[in-house]
Amino acid sequence: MKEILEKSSEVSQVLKSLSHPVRLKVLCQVLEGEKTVNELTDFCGIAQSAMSQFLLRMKNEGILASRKEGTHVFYGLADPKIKKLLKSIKEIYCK
Amino acid sequence: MKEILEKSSEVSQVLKSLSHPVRLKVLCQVLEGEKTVNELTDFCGIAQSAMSQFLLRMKNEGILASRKEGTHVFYGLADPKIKKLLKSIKEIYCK
DNA sequence: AGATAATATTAAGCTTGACGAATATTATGC
DNA sequence: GCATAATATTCGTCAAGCTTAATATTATCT
Repeated sequence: MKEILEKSSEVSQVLKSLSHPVRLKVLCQVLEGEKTVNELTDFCGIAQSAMSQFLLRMKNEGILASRKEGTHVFYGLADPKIKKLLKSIKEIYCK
Repeated sequence: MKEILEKSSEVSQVLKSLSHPVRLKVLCQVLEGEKTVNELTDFCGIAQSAMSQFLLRMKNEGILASRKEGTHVFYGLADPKIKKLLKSIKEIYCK
């Protein structure tokens, strides 16, 4: 098992992505399966443009992946590690 | 199991604390047992005053606890949830 | 082609927090 | 009491990122 020392930059970068209430909600929603921008926007109760910005950010960071279907765009988890991490978090904080 | 929705603010706050390379290193060091400010400063290679600020912040957030012994101050993990979380993170990212 | 729905982009104001430097506090030993 | 070591505090500067508003793009439908 490598030490976190070597990975601290990478890992802290990931954690930074999860460290916003809206982004965390989005990820937990998407954990159940792909969601459209609209669904996520309604769910989180923020402006559409703000959501779009959050989604773009997480996509650029390799956390989310998107798939276009007509005028809809579906977002889903891009990295199995994130899925594991989210499950651990829920396990620890939501029981 | 409660939904993350209700806890997203609290949890994202915690994740924010872990989302800096130095803070993450500190927490992983402290995971092995209490450490003095000096030890943590040397280990992370940053200025002492900067370390002091990081430690204060994490203490205020309830993540770290401190114990004074002479001129030394020992810092340790204050919350078992953080310990679980850190172990999960290491498990996922450091194998 | 025009209207509408879904999504993305851009820009401005504002707050937070990182960083570095300097200084202050506290305790110990001589 | 003085010097020194360990830790904390304060201050100024700067960059990152949140928020909001306005506008642009893209696709669908009639």
